Amino acid sequence: MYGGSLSLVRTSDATLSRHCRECVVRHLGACQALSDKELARLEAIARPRRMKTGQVILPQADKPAFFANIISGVVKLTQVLHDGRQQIVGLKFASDFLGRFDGAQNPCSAEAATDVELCCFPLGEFRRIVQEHPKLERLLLESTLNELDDARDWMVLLGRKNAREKMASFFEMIARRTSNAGCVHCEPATALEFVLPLTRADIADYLGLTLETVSRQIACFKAEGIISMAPNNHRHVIVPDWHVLEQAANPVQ
Amino acid sequence: MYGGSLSLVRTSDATLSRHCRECVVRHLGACQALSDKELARLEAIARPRRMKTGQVILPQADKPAFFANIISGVVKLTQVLHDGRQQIVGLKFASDFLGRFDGAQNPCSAEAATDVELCCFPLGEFRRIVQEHPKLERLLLESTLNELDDARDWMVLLGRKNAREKMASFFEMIARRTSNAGCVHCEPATALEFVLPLTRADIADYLGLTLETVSRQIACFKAEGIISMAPNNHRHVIVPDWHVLEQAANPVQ
DNA sequence: CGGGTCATTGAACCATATCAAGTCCTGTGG
DNA sequence: CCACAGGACTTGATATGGTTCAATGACCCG
Repeated sequence: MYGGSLSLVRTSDATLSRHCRECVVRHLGACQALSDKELARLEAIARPRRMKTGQVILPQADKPAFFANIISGVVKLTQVLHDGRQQIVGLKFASDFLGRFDGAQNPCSAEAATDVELCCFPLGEFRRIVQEHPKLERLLLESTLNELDDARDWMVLLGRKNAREKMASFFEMIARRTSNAGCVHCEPATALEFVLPLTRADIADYLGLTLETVSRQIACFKAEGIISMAPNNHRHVIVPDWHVLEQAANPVQ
Repeated sequence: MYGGSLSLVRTSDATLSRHCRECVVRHLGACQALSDKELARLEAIARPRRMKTGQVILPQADKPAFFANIISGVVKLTQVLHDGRQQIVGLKFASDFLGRFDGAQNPCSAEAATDVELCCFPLGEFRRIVQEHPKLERLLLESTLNELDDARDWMVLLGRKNAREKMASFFEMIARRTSNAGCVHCEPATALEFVLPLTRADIADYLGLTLETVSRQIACFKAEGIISMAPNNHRHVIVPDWHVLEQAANPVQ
């Protein structure tokens, strides 16, 4: 079992910590503070669950049935307007928490963006354990504060960045969350590669753009040499120079 | 003292509960669960503080010196890009909490949008009290979860709504937070009025628009009769029919 | 009265949306 | 192995909502 996280499903190292444990669970750093006894309590109620790409994990406006920890895969949190316009308001990766443990109804729908492995805790029992373990509650609070910071950073992107900056920022974020980029414990690689976990349409819904604009920006980055893509694969991105990408995401002046 | 909130500064009823106590402190409903003893602990360390419009309360990237409760006025949370583009990522009203109590550095700058009265708690002492009182920690967690929901709703607005819908949604939000609109305990008024707490430039920074576009949308709403404004006052808005405004904010189809 | 801030209004421009083909990849069934 | 269908993606042409630049107006305060 992976000691520091709440992920109680046995997984291969390849899934959770291919490059750097610290990076994958960075949002749960404090998690390592949980005692063996506390982890055992959680382990007792944990139930593994697999979802296929596109499946709805938690529907909007429903009272959630469980609280979960993501073992592998990517989950998108989406909200829709009456006329069908859609916005992705958050992405959840391996080691992230999923769901509202306070029993309130889900403010947005959670959908599997890729195939997903979950570790689910029945809500009633989870809440009881939280009440008995202030350390766990503190952990949830810290994680919620981090989510809030991320949400606000994304508001700046949605409100004030142009298509080029949005696209570059998205690449940066995906690289940071799914490869070892930005990890203080790893070599500061200037080149790196990663796999996009979303379709062009999903990327557009996350960035407040249309899928055509996303496609054009990617074409533009390829033409400039900021990225290249593996042949016959629209998902595999190679970034030869990380600093150039950062420049595109946050231009000076 | 107002029993249910953490606002320990003596204020007139006119400030905190002119129309409906439930509305003004709705985000702190659970606050009323705090015992007299707990409130007394907080009261002992509370320090009142006044800020003028435009003053920076908590600078971005600083370790905050205090945690606060807003007694009156409106505070804007802002983030800036390198080239000066600005985005307001949150507005805080009377009874809202202000600052990060966990000692992390402020992710954004907090600035007085109007004259503001605060009730400040020195951070070290506040954290000690929080650790001793799980009920208070639970309260902070609930409040953070609500902030996160609000932030995500705003992401939908920034990413997917057009200027007209943004403007109407903004009016709705201000009405809800500063008048009795939407309060279940009050008469469901169809007409209502409120005062805008922000300049046109601030509204633009909150909606991801330019101030010219904001001005034009307001002119448009006036022409359509969706709103009218008091003479010689760019801040005082009158909404003759609430439902028409709602329609503009969330059009069907 | 004059200077400053805040707001309105107009005209031109442009970044992105929209509409419309067309291509590439994948899986399926003959 | 090929034909075909469907989904994901790309590319082009055109339209437009919102920005940008610029001028003007209204109010406040010393």
